Amino acid sequence: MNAALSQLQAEIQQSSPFPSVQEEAVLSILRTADLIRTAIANLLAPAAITMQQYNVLRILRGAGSAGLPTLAIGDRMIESAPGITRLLDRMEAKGWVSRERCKLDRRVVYARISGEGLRLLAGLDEPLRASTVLSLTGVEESALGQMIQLLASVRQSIHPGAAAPTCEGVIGEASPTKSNQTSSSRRKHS
Amino acid sequence: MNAALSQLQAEIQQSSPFPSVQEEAVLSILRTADLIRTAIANLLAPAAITMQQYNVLRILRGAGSAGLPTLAIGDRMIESAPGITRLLDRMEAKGWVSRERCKLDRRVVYARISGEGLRLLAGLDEPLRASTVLSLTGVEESALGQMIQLLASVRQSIHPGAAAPTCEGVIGEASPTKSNQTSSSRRKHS
DNA sequence: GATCAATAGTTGACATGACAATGATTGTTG
DNA sequence: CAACAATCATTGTCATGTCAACTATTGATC
Repeated sequence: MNAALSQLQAEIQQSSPFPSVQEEAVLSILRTADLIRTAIANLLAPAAITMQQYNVLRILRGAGSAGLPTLAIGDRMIESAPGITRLLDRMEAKGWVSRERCKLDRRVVYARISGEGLRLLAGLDEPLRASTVLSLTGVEESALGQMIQLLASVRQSIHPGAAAPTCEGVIGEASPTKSNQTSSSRRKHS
Repeated sequence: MNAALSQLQAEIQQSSPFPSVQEEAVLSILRTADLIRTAIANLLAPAAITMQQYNVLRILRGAGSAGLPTLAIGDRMIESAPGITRLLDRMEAKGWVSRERCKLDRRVVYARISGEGLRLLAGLDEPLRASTVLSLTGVEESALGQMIQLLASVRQSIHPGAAAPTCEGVIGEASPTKSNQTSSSRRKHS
């Protein structure tokens, strides 16, 4: 086994110039996503807001004045609950959101976007939409439509049966980390 | 695939419709990349290795027995130098790599993959290649080729003039971090 | 040959993300 | 109603990424 192993090692040290089309496609997606993420992060940086925080703000704006429980935000972002708590901590410290414990169920904490948060979003929406990241001049719309379909089929191929969670135009969502299951099935609340 | 597409559209339109095909395309890319990242992370998890560490190992394997200076690894991963140092710290602690100071230029530290690191990689290559993530059954190869080209044009549109570095089959590469050139001045070597 | 700038790498401080465990509250069941 | 389980949110701890500052070494300049 040692002989075979070292042979394998020697072989490996030279190999890996051109993998499969599949691998190249995966690399392309990852590389492009990174580029997009970086570009958006750069756009948001002047406002001292991260992509995750921006997403939370957009979700809360969508939720309206009623606000949203912490875990409900987590569901929409597919992000773990602890992350949301700390995200909200920092955003509350910056005055973008406010939190209030629910009176009916004192376990629940509602988060609401503040006027300042709304102003921040309002000032960011346009620059984002106008940037090269979201305008994508140079790529025809028909091509983009094609790509959207292709990416959908890629997702389907990777993880069949996983419906895309609702995200109201959220820019970058987190990953479910481990075997992603939709935990949004049991949401009753009153 | 039409099902997935219309589902995505339907879900999003109910809360807030996509303002543009461009934005939908960007979201699709981000969502797909996240799915891929999660899937790969799950594949690597049993080996207790992260994607970044896996990338470093592959880069070092490609570098051969000569090894590679720390910053050279950072260049290939487009990752900041401090991150590489600490990444190598943990990987050295696990016995996957070894480091040695260069005798000619004592500022330089060469990192080399160890036999254990090579064995780890060898055991990981096949599961990765066999997984749904990199096999992408269900998507025709011609479609993948199309998508690769489309993604390339998207990258071009976002960040013109930045030719993607080759990266020897690295699975997930980091982003150029902050503002496309903030720290690139340090990154000038030949 | 001493001084100074550039380079390679490291460390410190901080933000973030993940998993596990815990606290507080509510609902359920005997 | 008392004990228990479930739920929501939080905190603890660790891994990681980033920026800024630092050390050690090299090369260049006078």
